[in-house]
Amino acid sequence: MASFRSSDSTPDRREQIMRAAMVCFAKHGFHQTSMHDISGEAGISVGLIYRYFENKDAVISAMADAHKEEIQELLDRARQAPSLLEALELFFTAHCCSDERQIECAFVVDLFAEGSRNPGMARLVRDVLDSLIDGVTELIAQSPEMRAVRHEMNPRQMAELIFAASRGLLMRDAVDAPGTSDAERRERQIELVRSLWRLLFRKESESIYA
Amino acid sequence: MASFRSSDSTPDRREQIMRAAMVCFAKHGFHQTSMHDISGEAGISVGLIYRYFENKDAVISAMADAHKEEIQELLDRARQAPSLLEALELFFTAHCCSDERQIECAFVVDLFAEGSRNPGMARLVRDVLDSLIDGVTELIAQSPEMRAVRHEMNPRQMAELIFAASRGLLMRDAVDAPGTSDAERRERQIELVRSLWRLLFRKESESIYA
Amino acid sequence: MASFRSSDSTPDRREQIMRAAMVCFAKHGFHQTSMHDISGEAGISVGLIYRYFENKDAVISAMADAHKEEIQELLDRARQAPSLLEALELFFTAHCCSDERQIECAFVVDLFAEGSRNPGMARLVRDVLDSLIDGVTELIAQSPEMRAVRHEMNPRQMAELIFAASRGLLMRDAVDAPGTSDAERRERQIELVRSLWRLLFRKESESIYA
Amino acid sequence: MASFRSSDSTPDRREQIMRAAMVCFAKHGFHQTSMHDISGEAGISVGLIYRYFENKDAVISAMADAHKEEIQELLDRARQAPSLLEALELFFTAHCCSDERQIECAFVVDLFAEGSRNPGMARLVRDVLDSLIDGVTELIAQSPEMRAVRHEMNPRQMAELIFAASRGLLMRDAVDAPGTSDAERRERQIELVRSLWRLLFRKESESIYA
DNA sequence: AATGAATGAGGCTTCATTCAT
DNA sequence: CATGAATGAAGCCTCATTCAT
Repeated sequence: MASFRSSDSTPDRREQIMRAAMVCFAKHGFHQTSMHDISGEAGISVGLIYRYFENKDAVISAMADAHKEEIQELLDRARQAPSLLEALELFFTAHCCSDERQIECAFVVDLFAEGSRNPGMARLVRDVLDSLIDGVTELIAQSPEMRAVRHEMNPRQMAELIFAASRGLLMRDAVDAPGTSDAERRERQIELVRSLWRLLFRKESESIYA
Repeated sequence: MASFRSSDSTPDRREQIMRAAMVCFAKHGFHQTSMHDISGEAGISVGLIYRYFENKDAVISAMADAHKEEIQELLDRARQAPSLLEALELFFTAHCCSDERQIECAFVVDLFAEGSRNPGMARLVRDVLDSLIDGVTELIAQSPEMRAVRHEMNPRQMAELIFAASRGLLMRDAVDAPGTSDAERRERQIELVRSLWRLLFRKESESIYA
Repeated sequence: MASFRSSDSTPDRREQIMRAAMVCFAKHGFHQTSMHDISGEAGISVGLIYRYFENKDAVISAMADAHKEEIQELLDRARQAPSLLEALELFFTAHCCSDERQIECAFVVDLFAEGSRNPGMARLVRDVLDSLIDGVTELIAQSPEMRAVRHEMNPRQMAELIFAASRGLLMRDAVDAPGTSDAERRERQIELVRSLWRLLFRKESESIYA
Repeated sequence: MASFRSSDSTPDRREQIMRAAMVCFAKHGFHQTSMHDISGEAGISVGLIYRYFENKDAVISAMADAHKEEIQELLDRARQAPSLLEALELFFTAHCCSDERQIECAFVVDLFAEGSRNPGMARLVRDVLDSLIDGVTELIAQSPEMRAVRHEMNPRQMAELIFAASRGLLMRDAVDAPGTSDAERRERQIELVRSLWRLLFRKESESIYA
């Protein structure tokens, strides 16, 4: 993850700082990370951070924004997936590509934790959530699988369910035993999305004889 | 939420402090809550907290333990529910009884966030998770509904899915727009569990003609 | 050491507290010892200490007074010693009788340290010092050995020298390596006092042929 | 006293802080001195101390180390003294050069008091003591005066005696009456060392007719 | 007489932020 | 642009002392 391509000026420094901040935040949480930690990780001086970010909160916000952009890109990629199942797998395994799945999860959980007190952060997180849901709802609505669905859930409900499960798994991964490998975690995610997909989209005939 | 019945000595003060801590932690998070905040909320002096808890971490641990006990009780109650669906609804709406659903959710998300860095907390959270999954797996395995299931998910997988969805919804609730009422949130939970239940347990014949 | 016989009323409690305080003070120093430490060591409640002592400083003062009394008794015993050398050995080994020589030394060094800031304590320590010097000066002046002395030191100077050396050795003992036994320390003291005695009091003829 | 020349970087601040700490420690003792006291005395903020010292103990340790270095330099100077007596006088009056003899003494007594509980400090103090004794033992062994000595004390025993007396006098100075001037104290020291020197090194013939 | 719960000031330390260089 | 020394408020925790029981 962590692209941080700021589309405008002074791209390098901001990116460098945010990359360092991500490492720190993910490892220790927002409030356990000091500006000095970030500057140390980035290999620059503390003061320099303040030339690119107004204060610590601004760094956090910028990271949240970056997270939002990433999710948007993920959505774009999902729209181009050849099948609904593959699109869903993309969502469920998106965070597994990072070096450390658990660290990534910790960051996202922290984002929600922060959102639960900070209204601005809450709005941002909700925005991400909503656009994801909207996107997947549409994906489902337009998918050929949808036509064969026999149960009474509508595309939005199905999207909600899918993402609820995804987030729930992410939470679990955040506190996973240290021994578990990222590969195992990825496997678990895949297994879950497939089960869910079968439940939601498989034609009855298949179900009956499976 | 927050029963905190210490079964032994000095029950009042500990309980009082933990109740205050819960309010503070839920509102501001573990690391944004000062001991002074807690003492103020409890209406006592700072020093007094240290007669009942070794330090701030001990307060957090005690709250996590209390959370664990609550969950155990929830599991016990679920075991006595007349039907599987009712048992599941219990889990999905358990946290809605508290004064403030969102505050409760924030606390749980914080628990996971803390668990993602603190190994001791992680173990505790995993314990809770595991006993929940085990309990519900058994509930499902023994339910009459299970016999009629046509899909290939086993009881454990189904339990995992159910709780993943539950946790995921909890995360969402944590960052919910301020306007949303607890009743609405509760409604959403119920709706989700019913959908899930139908997907997982409804007899094929029902499904086909529903 | 540590007699603490308060000559008046309520002797038991005061004595009990002072004995406990001595243990704590000697082990951790005045200012590193809390009232709770003392009460714990004495097996009583904190509040009870305040019934017998106005505050912590009063405990320290009482202990210093007790120390003064002990020294007075030591002086009395020394006056009855059969020879000057034996009297001196008494002073040099007085503190070796306690369970832990090092702990005793630490207490005395603390007394001086406290005296270096607290005028009241300083006065008390000086009183002890002065009465010791006076006593030993007289002992020397009246001793048969004095008559044979060839060097030009007067009894007071000799007493000063003797006690300076004694205190100096006590300081050293306070920071002695943990392995050193009290017996070894005692041996060292005896050796020193004998050397000093020979230097100061031996007849020239002895000295020449020794 | 108090040279504190850190041979490497950031010399000023460390020195400034240590000088302030020396004033505070000497006046109130290690444990009665707060970091705020030190910062106030140094005219800087509390936080700044932590840029130069890890914590309060580190300040104390640094001062102890500085003390050790000073003593080493004293030893070096003593080695270049033209006569043994002059070398000894150097040791006995070394601490009288400081602004306030009593303050210096209080600091040293505190060093011993601290050493009596803190093993690390004890080791350091013993190191200083040992190198002093070793140095002076050698000084004595090589001195012309030694050849004429008639009594049976060996150079090491003589060195031990000399330093015991020196330390003992230092203790006394620590609790000296406020009125006593540093000059008087210095006189007392000189008088003692000369007496001791005569006792230990004067040729018998001199002694007899002196 | 005795307890120990309760207080709150004060000590150590951290850290976001500023600013002279 | 960049540094990092400097500040000081604030957090955690301890402890002498009091007081209701």
